[in-house]
Amino acid sequence: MPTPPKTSPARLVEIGLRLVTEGGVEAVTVAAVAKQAGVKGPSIYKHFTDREALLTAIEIAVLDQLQAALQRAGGETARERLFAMAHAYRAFVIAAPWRYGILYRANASGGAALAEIYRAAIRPIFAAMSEAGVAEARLLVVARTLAPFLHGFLTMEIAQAFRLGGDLDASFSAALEIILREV
Amino acid sequence: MPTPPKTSPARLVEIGLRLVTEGGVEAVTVAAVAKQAGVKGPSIYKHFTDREALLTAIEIAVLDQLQAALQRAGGETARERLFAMAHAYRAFVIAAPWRYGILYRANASGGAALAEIYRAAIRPIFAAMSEAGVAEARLLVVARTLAPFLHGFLTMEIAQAFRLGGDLDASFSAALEIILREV
DNA sequence: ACCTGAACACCGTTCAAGT
DNA sequence: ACCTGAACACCGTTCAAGT
Repeated sequence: MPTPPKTSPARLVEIGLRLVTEGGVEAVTVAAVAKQAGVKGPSIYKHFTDREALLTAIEIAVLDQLQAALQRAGGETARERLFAMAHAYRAFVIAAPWRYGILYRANASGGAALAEIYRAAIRPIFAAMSEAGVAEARLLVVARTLAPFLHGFLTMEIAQAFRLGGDLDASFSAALEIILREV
Repeated sequence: MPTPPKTSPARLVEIGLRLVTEGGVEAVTVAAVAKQAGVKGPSIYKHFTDREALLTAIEIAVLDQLQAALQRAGGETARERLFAMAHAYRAFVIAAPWRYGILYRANASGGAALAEIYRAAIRPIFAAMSEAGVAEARLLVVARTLAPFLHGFLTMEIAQAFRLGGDLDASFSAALEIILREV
């Protein structure tokens, strides 16, 4: 006689999303997620094969949020929208630093499927780049300059690695001017 | 009656350095380090206050290696040396991807002292930048573009986040050209 | 079909006891 | 002064038993 489910993958991801936002990846414990879902630890394995699978699902949820944040960024021209998105990216990370830590983990298990979701998440930026007039032949190169810069800058800002003073907001904007000079 | 030490902080860092290089931060277990040092787990706490302190010591050792690698990079002109250092940075990470994972961790415990060591590690790059003719007023901005780019690019390359094909070596070089245009 | 308690191997850490 | 065994709380995971 089947017992009715007390929880669901979607609910567990929702809980995990809150946990990672509040305390980072380390706070996303099987036991902690289970407790908030009203079940015991082992029950999690009826919904995800292991903790890594759950983390990947949360990672995807965060990427969805990031994409939404980028799409909300507006601007008169494509160029203005492009810069607005870069600032939206930074605002997204600063607003919840812990949450960003679930992205780009060293032991990415998701493989190619996950890579496609990453691509989708930052697609708005590259669409704006294209519309702003970056030449077709330059798109990949500029993308591979801007994306690592954004990721690196925010990782370092979160880690409080910028300690030489100066206006960090101004540095960020000036860096964008360098990278997006051909826009 | 004091018992003679079987190990030392320096020896433990040496072991930790090997462990992180071979298996990443997760492999740097108190028990694993102790075992290779010929002592039991609890003995570690006579040399480091906790695992985090040991990790920070290993982190510093990795930064020393990075600095040495950068200093070995040669070039006729300051400009060539600057580009050579950027490529040396990349080669350093690619040669031992796991090792790089101990840097820029989210929960950096080292504080200001550690930040100074980070600064020292990449100082060769900024010295070359200065010699290559980057204006004094531009140094901080270009530094805060190049350093995040390098860190972000390598983090992403390690995580196999570049899946759009194309020549990654060429993309890296082209990105450097964009960022260092004023050199 | 899903949930549970019990169990396992592992983890970092503390502490009293040994030399 | 340093090392050790025992213990603790926690971790991810497995599995047989329950409904």
